[in-house]
Amino acid sequence: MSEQSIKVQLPDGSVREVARGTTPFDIAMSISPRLAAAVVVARVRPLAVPAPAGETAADEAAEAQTEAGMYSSAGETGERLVDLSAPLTEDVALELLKENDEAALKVVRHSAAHVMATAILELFPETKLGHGPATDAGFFYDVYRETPFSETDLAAIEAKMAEVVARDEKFVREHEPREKGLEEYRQHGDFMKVHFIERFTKPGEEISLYKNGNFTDFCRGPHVPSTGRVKAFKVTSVAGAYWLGDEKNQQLQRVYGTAFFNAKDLEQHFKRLEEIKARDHRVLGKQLDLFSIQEVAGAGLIFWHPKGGLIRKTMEDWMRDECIRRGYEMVFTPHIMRRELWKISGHEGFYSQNMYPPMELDDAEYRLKPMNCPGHILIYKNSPKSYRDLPQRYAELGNVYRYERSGTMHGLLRVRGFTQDDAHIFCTPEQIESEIAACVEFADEVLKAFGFAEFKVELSTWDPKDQKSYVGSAEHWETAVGSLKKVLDAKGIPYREIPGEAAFYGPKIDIKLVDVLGRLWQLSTVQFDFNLPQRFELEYTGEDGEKHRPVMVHRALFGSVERFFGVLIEHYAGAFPLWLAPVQVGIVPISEKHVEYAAAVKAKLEAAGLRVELDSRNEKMNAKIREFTMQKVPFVLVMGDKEAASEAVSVRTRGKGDEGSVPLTAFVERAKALVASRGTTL
RNA sequence: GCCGAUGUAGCUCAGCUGGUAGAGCAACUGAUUCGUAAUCAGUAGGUCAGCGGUUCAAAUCCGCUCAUCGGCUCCA
Repeated sequence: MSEQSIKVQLPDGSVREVARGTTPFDIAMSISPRLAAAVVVARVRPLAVPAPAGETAADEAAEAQTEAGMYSSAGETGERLVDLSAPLTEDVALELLKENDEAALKVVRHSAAHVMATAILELFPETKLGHGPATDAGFFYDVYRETPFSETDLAAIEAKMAEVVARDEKFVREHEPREKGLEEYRQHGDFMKVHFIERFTKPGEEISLYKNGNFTDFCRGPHVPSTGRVKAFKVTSVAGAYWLGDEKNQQLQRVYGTAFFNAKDLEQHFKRLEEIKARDHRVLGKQLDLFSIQEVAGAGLIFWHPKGGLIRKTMEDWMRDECIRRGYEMVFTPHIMRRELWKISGHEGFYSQNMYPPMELDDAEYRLKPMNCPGHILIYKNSPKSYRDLPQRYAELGNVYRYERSGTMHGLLRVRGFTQDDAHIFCTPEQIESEIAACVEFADEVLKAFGFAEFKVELSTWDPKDQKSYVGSAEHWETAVGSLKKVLDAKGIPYREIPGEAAFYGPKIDIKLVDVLGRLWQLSTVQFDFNLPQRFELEYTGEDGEKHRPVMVHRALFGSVERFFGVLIEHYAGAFPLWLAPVQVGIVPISEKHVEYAAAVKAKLEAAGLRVELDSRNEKMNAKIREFTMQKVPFVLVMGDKEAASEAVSVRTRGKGDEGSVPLTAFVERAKALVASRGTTL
């Protein structure tokens, strides 16, 4: 092999020897011009580096960096995306990414962000650019401009983008000395670009710039070959965003857009958004009359209507039974407690911002509880405990109130008053791992029982650099994190460790569930606490007759009953499984003369423990069926002369339609069995 | 909390550049008595989110407050 040639390995394993400086585009062309036209970007991996052993942290690091605004970076394998026009200078494994590849889509979106920036600067030259990364749903560009962009401005930007795309300007990568770039950006008052160059490059380095037409942007790339390759896009919205994510900083305008390989995918995307909207628990909550939030009462406070209340009762009954079955004891603790208590617990110091201000009662100050733990601790402390009593597992469906800033509330998912299915386990250090393991198993069962099959686990640990936000010694934190890890490892549960996300009193295992649309929701949490036992000087008498300090596990599995319910609504799109459905059976008498028989059927179904609604209004049968259907009632029973004569019902099953007449007793058995099995399909 | 948008009947929404509020569905009344997603007719229903201002006149223009929505930040 000569100095002038390099080896390029293609995905099929074949190796080509080409001249040094050959571009991925050249190689695509040499394979087929059709391929060259379809390729978006190239992925290369130096052959000098051994192949990766599967998915690694490098992917996530690269991901995080892309999110942070800079572009695809080399992981530890050296694998990276490059422009099709980038000359290859070493032996590489080369992959040509076409329009069916996730990574290629991100590149298209990133290029779309440049196209948008081009358009914005042409229309509003005074605008200063921040960063413009691709996201999971599209892209955005953070920009600074005195006047906010209006709807009309967004439309104009989108129209201008179409022009930029039509011009089909080549994306050209250029390099220039860092100092030169800095100087130019400084002169233009581009404070954000100056910041990025200073942060992402080192003195003496060259910086990379991407140009298309008259537009230049400091950017790592890669990009699609030309603006014409951004074929399907839309500017969607604009919102405020803080410079560098810090609310003390300048507020920027974040212009959002999305882009796809083709118009069909774009259309599909908006269809999906509509689908999500139709599942929105706030919309369904209204349509199905499940809950409300009322302006006179205040933001973030939930009113559970009868039907929502019934579902809640079903959820809670299930939870209580399961807790008791697993050796928990149900307790109840007050909603307001004296301020002193919150001082002892550390909430005054570490959680005050989330608590409502104290209220004066007689000569004392009281505060509304944001957590249930201190209450449970007082119960523990109320009588001496022996090692024989441990573990003590106290469970409560406790109502807590937390102050949330006004712009943060969101239906049932982010509220100011909510109910935690909270429990605190007091145990010996030897018991801690089995208790945590049992909690993780319990959480798994809860999610499965409610129809969630998939979830992701995160281990939130402290940030040793930010010790003022946490209580306890480094040693404590290490042992606590160690035991959580040990449990997860022993169970073979994959998890992601996230430093800086722990509660102030200890590390935690968070379980995020994935709903039918693939969205992630934070619900269950299992937390280790070595702090509160110490603060409250909890003790138990050991086998040795000496006093020992118990350790404590906090755990909430629904997390918040409100949030869990919200997620449940969206997961099922309001079509709850039979055991949860507030109305399980709707009865439709065909005409008024069948109401008597219908009432008798209703009585029998209710006697069998089913929740039934009889529509005896003077309405047409079809109208009644329609209403039950729209209310997503699992079973609608239609009955006329035929049914009345033979003690039968005509069954209409949600999602299936008319299933014909069956004997009433047969239907009762079917429904009862389905409720008992908590089946999710009818 | 911050940026932007929005707030009209129970619900979904219309109401142009200021001239004093409208539809469909729901509700109620009556007729109809019906075989698997809307029978017909009539009646009633609104402090136009709240407060203040400009004006001869405000749902409409301005200010403040509250709430909601999309984000940011923060979080169960």
